[in-house]
Amino acid sequence: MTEAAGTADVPPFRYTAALAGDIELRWQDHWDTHGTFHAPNPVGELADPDHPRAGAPKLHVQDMFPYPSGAGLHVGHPLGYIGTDCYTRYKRMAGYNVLHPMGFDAFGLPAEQYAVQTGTHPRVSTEANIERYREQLRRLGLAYDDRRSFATIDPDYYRWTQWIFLRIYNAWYDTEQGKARRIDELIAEFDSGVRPTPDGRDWGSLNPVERRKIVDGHRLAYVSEAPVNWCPGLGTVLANEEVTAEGRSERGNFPVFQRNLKQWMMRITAYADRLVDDLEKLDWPEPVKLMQRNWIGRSTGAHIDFPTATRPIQVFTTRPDTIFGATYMVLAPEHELVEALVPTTWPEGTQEVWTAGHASPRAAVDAYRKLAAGRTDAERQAEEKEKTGVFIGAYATNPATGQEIPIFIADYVLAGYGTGAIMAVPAQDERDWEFAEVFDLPIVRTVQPPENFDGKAYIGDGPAINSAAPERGLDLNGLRVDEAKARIIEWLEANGHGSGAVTYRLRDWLFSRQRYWGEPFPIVYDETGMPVALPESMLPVELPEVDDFSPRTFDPDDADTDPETPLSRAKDWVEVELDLGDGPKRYIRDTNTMPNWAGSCWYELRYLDPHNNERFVDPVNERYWLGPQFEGDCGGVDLYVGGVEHAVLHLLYARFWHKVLYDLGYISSFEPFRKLFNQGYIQAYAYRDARGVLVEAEEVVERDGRYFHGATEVFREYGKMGKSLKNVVTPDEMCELYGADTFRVYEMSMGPLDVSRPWETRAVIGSYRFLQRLWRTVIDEQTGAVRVVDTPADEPTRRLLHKTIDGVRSDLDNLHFNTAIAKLIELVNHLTRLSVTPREVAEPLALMLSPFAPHVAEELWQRLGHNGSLAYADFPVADPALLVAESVVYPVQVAGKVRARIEIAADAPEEEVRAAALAAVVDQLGGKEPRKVIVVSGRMVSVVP
RNA sequence: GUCCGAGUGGCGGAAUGGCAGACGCGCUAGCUUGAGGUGCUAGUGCCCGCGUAGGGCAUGGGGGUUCAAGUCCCCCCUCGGACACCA
Repeated sequence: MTEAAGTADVPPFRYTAALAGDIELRWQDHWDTHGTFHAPNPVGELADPDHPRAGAPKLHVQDMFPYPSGAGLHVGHPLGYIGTDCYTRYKRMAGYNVLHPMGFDAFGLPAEQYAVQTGTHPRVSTEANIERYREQLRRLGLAYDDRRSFATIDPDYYRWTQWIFLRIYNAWYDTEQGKARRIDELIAEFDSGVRPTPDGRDWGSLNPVERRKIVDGHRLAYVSEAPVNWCPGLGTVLANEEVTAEGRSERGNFPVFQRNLKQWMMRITAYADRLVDDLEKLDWPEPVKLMQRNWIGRSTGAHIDFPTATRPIQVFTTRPDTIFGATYMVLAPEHELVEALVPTTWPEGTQEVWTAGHASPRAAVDAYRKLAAGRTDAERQAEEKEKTGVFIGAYATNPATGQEIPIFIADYVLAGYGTGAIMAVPAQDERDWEFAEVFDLPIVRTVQPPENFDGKAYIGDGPAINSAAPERGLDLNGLRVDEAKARIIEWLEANGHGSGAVTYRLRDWLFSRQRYWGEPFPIVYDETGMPVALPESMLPVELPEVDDFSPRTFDPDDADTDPETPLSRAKDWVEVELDLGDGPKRYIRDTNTMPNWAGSCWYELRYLDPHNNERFVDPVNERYWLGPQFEGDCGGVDLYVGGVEHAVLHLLYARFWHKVLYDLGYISSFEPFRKLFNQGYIQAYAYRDARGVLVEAEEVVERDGRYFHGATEVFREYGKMGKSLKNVVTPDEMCELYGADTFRVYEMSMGPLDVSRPWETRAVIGSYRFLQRLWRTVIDEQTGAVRVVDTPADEPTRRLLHKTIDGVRSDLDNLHFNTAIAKLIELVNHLTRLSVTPREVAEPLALMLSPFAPHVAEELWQRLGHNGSLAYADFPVADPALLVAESVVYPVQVAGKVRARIEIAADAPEEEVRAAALAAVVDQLGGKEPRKVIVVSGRMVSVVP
């Protein structure tokens, strides 16, 4: 089938896949040899004052870098890369100094698992995969500055990942200044007595270990004994985000247990407010911003103390204004105060329904706790939200009303959110209302619902009612919700009942994994068992060689096991003698590795100065490429393109690291990615026979809307492209069949970049024909001669050219590649109808084509008589005079339907247009005067009969 | 259940409130070719109509605003994604 190009009747100089292949390889070599896409830095090794774009306005465009899997690329992977390539090629021609780098996110589990299975070192398989990715990407003609390419597994790179970890470790968050500061400054404050110790003891009286404990407790990276998600089946702990709603591991679907284990944590919660607030500065898709906001889950309200017989119960509420409607309280079943509060007998007058039939509060509480603990989240869901709970036999005092209100435990209150306790206000909360109905509890409205309101709980705004306690100096009646909130918080604070407060859903980031294939921590433990940071001179801490790459895994159901990491088995590496300033001593290395996210948390910075051995990035280079562009600007990458699956985790973690580095004064931008664009996915059809067995998608044929694989009927599904689904199409096949340029044009013309769509190999031919047709307008297929003439273009051709230039420019500016290509096709289709092609059209056409099909564009540009690459040629600019038409065809509507058309001079006065339009539809009006005539200048005329 | 996104020809998709269906695939007819097709030309939303005359209907469904609605507003349906009682 690929032999077609060789058959006799194909003209010798036609643009075929074979010719495309020649052209493409030749130009790729040319770009490499000439360093065409090198972008100059202002300073350092990559500075180049003679570069055509030195000193020009900068543009940093970055793709989310790939994890190089063993399967190689399929046609879906490069969609975003081709998009950014088109955009950057255009912007380079439009005068920008464009930085467009590519690297590899190369630490990760697949290589480790492959190593476990085959014994191949993860570095060996990963480097082979990277090499293959590089070849595949190079074949597509992507214009990267290859001097800036790196992989996160390069010791030169992860040396700086470790270095940044140490900067975070050696930092604390100063809530007064609202930023991270160096840990030395904290120690100095303790030393000088400016800052009291957390428990009030005198700093000078503390021994070194006590002091270190206090300091360690402030660090942004810290070791915690806090509960973690321990997954024995995987032999590692997991971040909350890696655990499913059913309490199982996202990968492997093993049970996950809450255990207290010593783990590295990052204090991302210190940045919660800034991570929310700075979203305002970002040009990101709204849904992604919303996901981040929801993930952080900031809610503002108040902490309120409800006195009890023992200690008061603290609740968090977003609606302190409704406190007069708080008729009962609910604690999470696990709440620590429950033990202290439960009495031996039911109090006088306890309702039957509150006790669940138990003889004593103790029995009721124990039974309910057992029930709640034994149910998975999935089971709780299945219950259709029917509220359950039990009275614990104790009362609390509502500080506003002074009334005694019963205390319940119920699993709709979560131990891990807020304080694990709520004041229940059934009139203004749906869940509380449902609970109150089940347990026959009083409902007091404290916000007046609108007259037509017929629901139960009313959560909207309105004047407060039933909300006064004059004897306590409190009256909220008549106030709107916001005013009432402010008033009650004032009162709570003045009377010692509580204070305004903010809570977050976001938790600190679990940062250590019991894995081999990741960055080792630059940390050792001394004889006290406390962590000690290694000095910069000892970086990088390289991974030791080991025989077994997997953590020890356990019976998936045995929660009572402890992690045993691959690094811990490298005894010679773990136990070291080091001189850390106080003479040689023995230390134990940390045997965890960093999570996969670490390498992608700062790579936008390393691209700027990839070979710098002194710093992770030179500040001058950082300021040039990422710095703020105006007062208050956050700075950052000008365009960051990748899939929406990274909406929360990667993007949140990278923002966090970037902000820490900003606070510590290393960089001038306080956001990593100024503008984010989520490209869609290329999806594919898969086919199964009646037994459910997948068949090769390529071999399926369609007949009358049904699908057949040989003689058997198969059934179509739509979804991902993947080897296991037998529907993979690779870019290599497409390059072989059509050439890289055709492939690029096809991917860009499939639809808007941000929308997912199915791959259809048979449609690629359309893009191939387009390039063939375009080639033919410039090159004679029979002789190979350039068939372009120097005579001027005729007026309609010239006008079409300028309209195309104008449209293509604005489409490119907005990443609307599909419509830009459609406009180029229209121009080419017009040229094919001419007997010759004027140079004044052929040259701008080649330039406009070059972002999409750079190789064939370079070839045509050269054959049109230019030397070297067009990469820095000026992108065509439309002549505004030629964009204005001389005459306009107005459709004339009568009663909303087009009944006639009139052609009239573009500058005809409105009266003239109106008269001509009325004359054209005089038949339609039946001699009557129209009621109204609307003339939209340059657009249309609408007549209302 | 909640939140977000999307529904336009046989298919992928165009369309600052202003002629719905640009451009491409496919399909039909013709040209070219020994044959084939990844070449070329023309046609192609649906319905009525002999039609290159003319007309009607069409952007998931139903209302509304407007001279004019795929586009704006309200209600509903379907599909895709995210989240899991967040006080």
